[in-house]
Amino acid sequence: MVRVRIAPSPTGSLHVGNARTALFNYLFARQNQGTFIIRMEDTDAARSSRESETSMLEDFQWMKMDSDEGPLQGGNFGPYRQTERLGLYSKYTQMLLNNNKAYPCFCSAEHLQEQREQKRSNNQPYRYDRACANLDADTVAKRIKQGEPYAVRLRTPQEHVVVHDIIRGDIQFETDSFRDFIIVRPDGMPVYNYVVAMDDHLMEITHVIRGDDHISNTPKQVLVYDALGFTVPKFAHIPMILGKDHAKLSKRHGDTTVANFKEKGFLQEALINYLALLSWSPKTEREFFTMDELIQEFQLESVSKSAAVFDVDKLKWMNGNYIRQMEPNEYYKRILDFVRASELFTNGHITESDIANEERFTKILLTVRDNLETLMDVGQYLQPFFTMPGLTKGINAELSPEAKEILELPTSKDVLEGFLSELKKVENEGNSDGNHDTDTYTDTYIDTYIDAQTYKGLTKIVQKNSGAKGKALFMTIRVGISGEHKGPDMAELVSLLSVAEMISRLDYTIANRL
RNA sequence: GUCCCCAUCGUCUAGUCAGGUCUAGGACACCGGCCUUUCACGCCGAUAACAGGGGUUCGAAUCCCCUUGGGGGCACCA
Repeated sequence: MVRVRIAPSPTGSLHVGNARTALFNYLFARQNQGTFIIRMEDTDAARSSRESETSMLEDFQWMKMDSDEGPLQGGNFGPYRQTERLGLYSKYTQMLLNNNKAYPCFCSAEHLQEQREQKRSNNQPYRYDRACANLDADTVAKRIKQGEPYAVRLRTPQEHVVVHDIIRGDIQFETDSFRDFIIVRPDGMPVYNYVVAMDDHLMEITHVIRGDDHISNTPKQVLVYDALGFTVPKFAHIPMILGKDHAKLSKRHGDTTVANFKEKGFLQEALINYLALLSWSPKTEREFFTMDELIQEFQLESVSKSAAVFDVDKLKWMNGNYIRQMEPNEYYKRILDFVRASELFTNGHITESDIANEERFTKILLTVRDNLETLMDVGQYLQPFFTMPGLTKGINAELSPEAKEILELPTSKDVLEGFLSELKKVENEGNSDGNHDTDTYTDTYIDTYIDAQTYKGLTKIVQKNSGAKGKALFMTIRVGISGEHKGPDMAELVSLLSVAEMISRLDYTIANRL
């Protein structure tokens, strides 16, 4: 039975590095019908917080890495917060003390610190001098009775220890550099390398899959397992994720938390897929995988040994692909939050009633979809459907050089005025045609729209009257209506804009921009 | 300083364990073209790497050694 765990410190948001480690654990657990456990290493009171824990758990949920045991749902091996486990350890410490596998050390922190600094300034490696290793039992008992503070040190008689790693093979360490390391501080607080070993054992963890920054901790943990008579779990140290500068990915590299990516409009599917491909790859050249497919394909043994640089560009590319492949309904559902978060919405250019007009709004959303790399991108592409720069305040009114150039063409005035008068004709016809709601005699104004075919017809007329054709014709209309030299397909844009709206935009352009 | 890990295009990687089929394959980005009277999408194409030096071998990206480079640890932090 496979049991794995992810053990983050709740000291901030879930980092993509941790997310990737969690993912490998998760995939390994699921493909082996194993158990995926979340354990909070929250003993650093100064930096840990419950809020952070909550947000991390939310991030795991968002990533669709559901845990089988953890601080929220509990389980048979709890508690799942280290601070709540503190009571479990003392009996093991007592046992080690009784067995003489550990001993009290009365050396003061200051004294040890001094020694360390001295060695360092001489460029010599520091080793504990084992001053308290062989005190006789009576002295020890007496000093303890007198209330003298002491730490507990683990005896490390072996000269070297071998760590068996699934990814890296056997790694040998000399114990010399950390001989007789401290396992419990004078205040009774057990030290990390001691606690993880016990926690992992008590939780019956079978495979410890974690970042390779833990490699040099591992021999200490192995020594703890041995001293306690516990069986050593299997280890798999996976490579770090690096930033562009090839240093360990951290906050100073910008967006590095799962929450960051979620906010920016990255899809959970894309993030998972991308993360899975850092330091791991399938045998085939396939790059797109759902979580279920990853569970099938993932091979812990084939995880690479070298670190990977996090490349947002590739993530964006992948994300764009996922956006385009989504079911339209799903797409609509998931993008709405980003529409409402956009400046167009907060500035009132897009309103709830625009969104409520589901048929039109869906069409608009679908026409901009190909442009998106992230869901957050919608805002910038939605603009032409709801406002024209300059027409309303708040959006920069400056025309791009390309757009200006187009309006400077000799035929521009004729084209715009011609198109405007054609639209006005349509609007008048529309009114007499009964496009208004004649049944109920309400005052509700119903917008008139033209379809793509009508639009084509109108451009023909304008072409004939103005003599402009090709770019001079179509691009002029585009700039006249949208204020931009690029944007959505004209036939689609025009069919999604009310005639009245186009008329007012053209009026503005003719009056202010020619 | 010391210990440990790592080393193929700018980036993610295949190939390394079982040496020849590798004039090193794919993907992202970049550049060029096609499609599109715009942008994007899509399609096609180009540039681009075995860190260096020694071995072993008929033959090395692949095995061995050294050097160099990068990363991580060396706490009474986790």
